[in-house]
Amino acid sequence: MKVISISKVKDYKEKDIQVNGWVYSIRRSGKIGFLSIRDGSGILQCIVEKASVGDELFDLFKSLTQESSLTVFGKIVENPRAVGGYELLLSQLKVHQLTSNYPISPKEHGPDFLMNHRHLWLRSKRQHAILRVRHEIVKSIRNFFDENDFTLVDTPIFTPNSAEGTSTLFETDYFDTKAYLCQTGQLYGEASAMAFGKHYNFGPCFRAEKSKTRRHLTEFWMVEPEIAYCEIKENMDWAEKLLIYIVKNVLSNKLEELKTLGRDLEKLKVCTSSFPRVSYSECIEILNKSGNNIKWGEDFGSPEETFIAEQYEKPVIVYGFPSKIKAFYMKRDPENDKVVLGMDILAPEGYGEIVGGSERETDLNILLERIEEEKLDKSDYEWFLDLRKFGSVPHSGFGMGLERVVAWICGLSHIRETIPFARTMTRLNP
RNA sequence: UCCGGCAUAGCUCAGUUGGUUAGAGCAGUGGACUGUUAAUCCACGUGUCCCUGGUUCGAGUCCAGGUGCCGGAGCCA
Repeated sequence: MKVISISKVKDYKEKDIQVNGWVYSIRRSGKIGFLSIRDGSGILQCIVEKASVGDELFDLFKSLTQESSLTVFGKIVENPRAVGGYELLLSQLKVHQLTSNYPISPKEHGPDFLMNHRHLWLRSKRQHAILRVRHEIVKSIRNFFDENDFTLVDTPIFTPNSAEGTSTLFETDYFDTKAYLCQTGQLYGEASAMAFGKHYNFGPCFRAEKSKTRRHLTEFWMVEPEIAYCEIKENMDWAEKLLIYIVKNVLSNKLEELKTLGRDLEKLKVCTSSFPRVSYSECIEILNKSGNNIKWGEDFGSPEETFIAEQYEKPVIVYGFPSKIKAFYMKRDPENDKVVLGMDILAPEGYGEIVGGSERETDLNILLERIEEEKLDKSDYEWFLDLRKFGSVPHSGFGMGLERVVAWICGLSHIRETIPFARTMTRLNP
């Protein structure tokens, strides 16, 4: 008998097939039983009629428990009463393992309990849907860059120093010296952009900051394109195009999952055309007009950032930040050296900063000055400064935090559900 | 690091002004039911009330310290 996956059930109407999976739920009403099984591709309701399967098989069915592994055999039929419109009339059943005391019941549980059972929680419908959306987003990112002639060049995870000299890094023993887990691949991305023109890297980043909020992980995934001969405006265009591409793909390929998550689709649909762009100075005006007290030159706090994002129903691109509050490698605006050619994209609905990028400083002497100002060790940056000696060109790039994008698109209240096994300040297990 | 909150059954929680025998729902087990969707109905069980110390005739409840967790600030994707 042919083994099929549940997602393909509608192609096997009136055919006898076999499905391998796990018990999702069991309901019984006298001499008819309803056995829902999942196989990772979907959920299928199987009908077990005592009159047609006999006492022995019906008793076997009655002994089944949640998450027991099994193979079911039977005929696929159309039935509007079944979720999904199809069900299986069970004729035979093979149990691989009878599970007992599965800890996650279909009722509510607290977040700590669920995170302690993350290895099992992944089987639940909602978590399954989130990770399928994550998959679609990752696939979209790779396709987007591939279709636009970017080259994937992987950047190292062990690094000898801090790239920006700001974030707290995880330190690890590296033979007779220290190494740090990367917090960004950007500086290496710049080297790659000078070799490949259009570069991107996509992998895990690590930040040892003691942030305990719904927006922070200590290990998260970031995609970072870096483009030679690209100025800040084009950089914004790329970020905008990427986000629109992602939203469109998720809307067309993961609609069922978004429905499972109860996502308001209208809020995503408006995000499929160009985003508003507003300067830092304009933001300061908007903030002060509405009662927030913030002086030009100060960095936005979380409440200010949220306020700005709330003014728009789409992601908003904020640009032109004061140079003092931004990293050493960002290029000064040639028309106003108090600001840098940097930009952030704030997601709507309070999801915070999802993209941060800039045009990069190309002038060797300005970079040397900035490295000194930030009290960074120049010797760590010799190779990076070489890029400004041998064919320096205008170039730009940005980093996009995968998990924050997943949280926003899925409409989740917490980032810990956006990654299979979250790492936070207080969680290293499972 | 700072601020705030929480900790009681396998899970989610209630527990009055400090009062004698600590509860409910769910899950689990057995039974009834041929169309259930977190089914319904009947019956059955479970406690280091986070830990240590204190106040008190008496502490799940009040006080102090500790531990764990939660999310907010800062910082950031």
